[in-house]
Amino acid sequence: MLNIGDVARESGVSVEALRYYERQGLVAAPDRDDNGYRLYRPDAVARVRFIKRAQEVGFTLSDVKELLALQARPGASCGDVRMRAAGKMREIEGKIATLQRMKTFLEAWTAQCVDAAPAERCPVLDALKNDETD
Amino acid sequence: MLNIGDVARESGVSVEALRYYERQGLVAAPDRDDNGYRLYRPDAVARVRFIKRAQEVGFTLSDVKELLALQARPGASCGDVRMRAAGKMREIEGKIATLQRMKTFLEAWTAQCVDAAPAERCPVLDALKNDETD
DNA sequence: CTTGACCCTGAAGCGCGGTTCAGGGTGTAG
DNA sequence: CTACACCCTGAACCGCGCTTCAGGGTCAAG
Repeated sequence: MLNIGDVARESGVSVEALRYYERQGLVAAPDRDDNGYRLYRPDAVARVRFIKRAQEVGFTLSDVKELLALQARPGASCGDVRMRAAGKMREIEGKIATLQRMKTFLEAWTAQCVDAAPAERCPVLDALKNDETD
Repeated sequence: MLNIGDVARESGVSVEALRYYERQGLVAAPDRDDNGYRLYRPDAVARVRFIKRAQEVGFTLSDVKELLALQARPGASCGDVRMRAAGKMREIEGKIATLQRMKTFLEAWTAQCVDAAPAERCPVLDALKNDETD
């Protein structure tokens, strides 16, 4: 059995984050030792790593909660999971597109920049004063 | 001279946002009418549009404050502005790269999905249980 | 028997860019 | 004279994912 600090170390998150996950219902509240310390079964580490990896590919904690619920629900199908993943992909693609648009504008503007020119005649500032970005 | 609502309408932001910009020092506090109403000169609209467009290409309000300071400072050069823009571009590129990595993982995982399979044998969940994403 | 690392709780704070709320005054059309 | 749209202020609130703080108890080593 593991103390919260052990789980934190092995899963690479902070002790505070673990208590936070418990409050949010992402990790089941473990049994307590006589002194009140949380006592985790070793598989808790796997659960926390699941959460961490899901976050790394863009799922919010509330998304993760749904995924964990699917995982636990008998009768849930792979398609249910794929739908969530596909939705997240579309979300990510939207963000990439937005960022790409920003980058394109900045590229176009800075390309016209002559470093030594005074700021009063800066193409970037001019663009911000006059252009439509949408 | 314009009331705050006029400026809001013409620049496409909310009245509350305008008051917020004033508090943050992005827009100079305008004179007041006898009744205490803010009275803006027409060029205030251009300033707010500048802020809005800068935000649209990824600058935070604190970035915008710096850009506006450069614009006002005699002796500031175009290179100063370009440096900020280039830094923002790198920031954006970093975000795109992160999102792209997320997307790549999700794509690979969902590609192996067979919709009808039970969630217990879902490649996406399996990946979250076992893969390293970094 | 003290030191230091660990554990507990509840509440508050952070960044960001506003929005919302409570509680007022003002201006004008009908 | 009464709606109703507009304006004012200061303070609190939102989401998100934690972190920090205040104020304690526990446990192992030396």
